[in-house]
Amino acid sequence: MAAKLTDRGQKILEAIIEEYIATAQPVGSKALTQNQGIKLSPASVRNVMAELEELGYLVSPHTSAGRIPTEKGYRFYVDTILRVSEMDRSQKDQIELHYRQQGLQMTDMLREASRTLSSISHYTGLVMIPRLKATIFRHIEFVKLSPRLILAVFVTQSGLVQNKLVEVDEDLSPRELEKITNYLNQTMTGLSIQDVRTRIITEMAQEKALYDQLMRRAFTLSSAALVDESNGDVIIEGTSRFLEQPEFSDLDCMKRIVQTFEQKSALVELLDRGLETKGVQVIIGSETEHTELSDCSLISAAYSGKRGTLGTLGVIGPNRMPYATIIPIVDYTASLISRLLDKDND
Amino acid sequence: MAAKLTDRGQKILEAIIEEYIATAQPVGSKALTQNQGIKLSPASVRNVMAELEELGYLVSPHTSAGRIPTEKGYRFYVDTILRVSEMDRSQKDQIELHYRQQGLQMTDMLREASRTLSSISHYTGLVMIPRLKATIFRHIEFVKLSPRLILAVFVTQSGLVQNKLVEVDEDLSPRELEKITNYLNQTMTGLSIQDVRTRIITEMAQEKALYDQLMRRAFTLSSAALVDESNGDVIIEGTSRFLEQPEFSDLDCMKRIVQTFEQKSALVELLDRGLETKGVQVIIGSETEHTELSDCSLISAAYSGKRGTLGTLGVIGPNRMPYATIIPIVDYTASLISRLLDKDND
DNA sequence: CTTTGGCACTCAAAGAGAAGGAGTGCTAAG
DNA sequence: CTTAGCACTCCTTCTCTTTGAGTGCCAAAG
Repeated sequence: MAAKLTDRGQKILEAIIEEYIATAQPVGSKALTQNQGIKLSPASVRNVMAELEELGYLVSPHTSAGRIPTEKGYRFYVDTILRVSEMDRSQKDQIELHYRQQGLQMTDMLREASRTLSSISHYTGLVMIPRLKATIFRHIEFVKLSPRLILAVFVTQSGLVQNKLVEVDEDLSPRELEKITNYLNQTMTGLSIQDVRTRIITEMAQEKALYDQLMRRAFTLSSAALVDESNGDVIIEGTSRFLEQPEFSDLDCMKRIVQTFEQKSALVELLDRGLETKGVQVIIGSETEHTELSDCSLISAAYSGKRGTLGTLGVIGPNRMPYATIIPIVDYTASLISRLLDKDND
Repeated sequence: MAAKLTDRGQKILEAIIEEYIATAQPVGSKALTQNQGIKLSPASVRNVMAELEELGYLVSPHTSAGRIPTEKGYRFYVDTILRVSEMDRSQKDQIELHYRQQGLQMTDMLREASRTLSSISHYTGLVMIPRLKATIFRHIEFVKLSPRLILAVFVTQSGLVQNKLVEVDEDLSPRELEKITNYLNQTMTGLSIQDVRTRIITEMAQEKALYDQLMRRAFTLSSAALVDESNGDVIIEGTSRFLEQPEFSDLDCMKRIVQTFEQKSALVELLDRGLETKGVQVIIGSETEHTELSDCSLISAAYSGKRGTLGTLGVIGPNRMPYATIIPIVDYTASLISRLLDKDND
């Protein structure tokens, strides 16, 4: 049956959710009427609440308690009721304050972003580090550490620096290394890593490479250097915020969540989902499709460099999160990071 | 008064501590007599326990409970009672198994060490990343990213790679950069960073540098690249292990500990203390001198590269930790890491 | 002088009611 | 459609009691 929801129903649902977000206590009819904005008697409110429960937006933990929102309730609240306001200047300034330090490398900046997200939202901050393959080649450099060991330093357009040790079969002279470096930097700059890889493969297959030993080495070396074995990495800051939430006072449940965080893979998967989404994405409770995170919600947004999306960042907390204040924070942080990444690398 | 402790007293203290470590419950006289090894009646044991309490090695939470060890008790146990056994081959193999992957960079290896410490000990693993100034200069390389922005890549003898963005006032030509690179690598290789810094300062003061613009730039660039603004960093793995400990079931206490971990500075300080110690160091409870960690104990050991100590690693948990099993684990891990760091970089 | 059994005592933890109260659903009147 | 009234539910809190593990001390045995 199509969920019919009157205007009044929405108003009351909104009030209940906001009250519950603020207090973490089941909301009763009386408490609502004391709230301004609702000019009805408790009895009328009760009728509406019964309807809302019928429709699946609310549940009561037991007969003599108030109601709490269901996931469906939060979902409806986020999708249709909530109107996110622009942040005012002073709030923006407060966020920007954290990025004043200059000369930060990308990773440091992303770590700072995660920390800031956590400290401003009072929940846990997450920032996904860009996948290598999505980034643009800018520069590669080889440092010979010992006859068989070469350090490849690789910089992406957005300023991500990646180091990688490569073991080689043959001793390469400094001159050869330099030639290889120059060749790669001239040919590959501006291509995405994905493109660089395919290019390497095709060129290696060509006859030219078969006979030119130097070229062959160049390709072997660079393909080894550009292998992306990391399956995504996330910077998590403020895990301890979770311990402040009354809904996780159960130690066992808490433990499972923290373990899931430590493993990171679930978070990577969640953040990945936001890569193609425009604007802020909200994942609520069981929508995470991870049982351990079924009481957690994630608010995330993608950030980008000059050329396309680099990664996502966001805030994770209990379902009962002040979406109205956090969504703009995440949104603004994502755009701020995008801006900073652009500026830093011209 | 000098603490007189009979042989029998020690035996019983040992049994109590080990029982308490295993069960996390106050130990009564009866439980002890059922334990093998002690051939006394409960009443006699009680007498001894009363003495041990008098001497400050035990306390009872309340009249009708058993006794639990005090910090002094743990300290005595660790210092004089405990005889750590060598690990057998199979245990060593189990640890080494985690380091099979080749071609790991130092930081990745240290992260793996922290993870392994945690998973084998069932407590939280800590690894301190080497301080820059303590390490030996091996190689430096400058990558020009834009006219005013240079990426300095700097490798230490032990294989630590450090990237740093340096903003410069003047545009340096690739040739100049190369010259600078060559000069630095020839002059500085093998010196400690501390030495490199003093050398840069003295040379800059010399007349030669005043007139040779290239030299001046070389020094400016390298001193900027070698600034060590990090005040020590620690890799923490397995924070969730803390949630398993019954002594931290109080959420508030738990929260403060996790926060302290997130801040890291206290841990850095604790790990630093072990830098000059030979062998395994144990810090118990209030010896940490951090109120938040006053119920935590740290077992740590220093690891080193070819030339002297690089850092420390260890395990942190509640006072009630199985020291007998963890001390050898930490000890062996430290020596294993030292060995791996030596091998990797010849 | 040490060891041990006996015994009274203590005190936290666990359980059982009992009281209190917040909130509901329903009904009937406005 | 709204609202006051009322019976009902059932969680929460409190107190009181019981239970039992463990102690300390004493006197007797080794």
